Amino acid sequence: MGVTKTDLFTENQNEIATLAKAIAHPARVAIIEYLLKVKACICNDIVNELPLAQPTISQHLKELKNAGIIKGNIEGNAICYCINEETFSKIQGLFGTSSLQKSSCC
Amino acid sequence: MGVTKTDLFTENQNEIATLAKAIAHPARVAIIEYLLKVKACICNDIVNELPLAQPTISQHLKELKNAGIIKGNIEGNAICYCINEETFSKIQGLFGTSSLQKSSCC
DNA sequence: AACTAATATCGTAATATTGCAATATATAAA
DNA sequence: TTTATATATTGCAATATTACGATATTAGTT
Repeated sequence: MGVTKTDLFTENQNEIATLAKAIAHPARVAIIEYLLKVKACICNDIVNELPLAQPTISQHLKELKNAGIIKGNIEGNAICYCINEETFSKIQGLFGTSSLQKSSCC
Repeated sequence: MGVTKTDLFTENQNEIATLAKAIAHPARVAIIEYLLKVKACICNDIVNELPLAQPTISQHLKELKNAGIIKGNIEGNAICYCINEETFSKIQGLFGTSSLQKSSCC
């Protein structure tokens, strides 16, 4: 039904899924890569950088912000977005490290 | 329009997004965690393990397989799924490491 | 105050995802 | 060969996502 049964899973599982979902779009990957590249947090050069309309980018930025992956500071009439390192570290921890064993498969 | 403009982004960005999308559901996170836990690759204990109907799980398994995150071997009348370590390592590389600098934000 | 630039929100169309009942398929067991 | 078990597929309803034009908002600028 297009409705994920969130309540059937652990908080941790839902958190991982939510973070992954925020990354699960090439435009958002591109935004993240761009923000990582230009270290200092640029505002909406992103709109000029990406081949999508301004409302579309604004929407993607909102999703990234909701997921806590980026944060935005008001700076005059512009808004300055940047990577939220706290969340980013968490992602690295969740996906990077792993309890994966060389489990010989079937 | 619900249609992602894949052609506007790099292959790498699309690959990351696709892998993230495969993980972007708590049921699939649960499946991955379970397969990591029981090292030896169990078949559909997964159906008994998760609170979802068999067709739903079958569908999630298919998506994970399409993304290359798991693989399945036929074993009698059952199918034995397990983590595809190659892809899993790639994920760890993509998300784990990072060129993230302590970029003081705005 | 009127104008401009930067960003967000609304509304909507197109498409994708999720979940499952019903059913099909495939293999083993009796 | 009938029966049981394991898994996949189909079809569909409910909901979510993506994209963007139009429009609002907000804050500088003139």
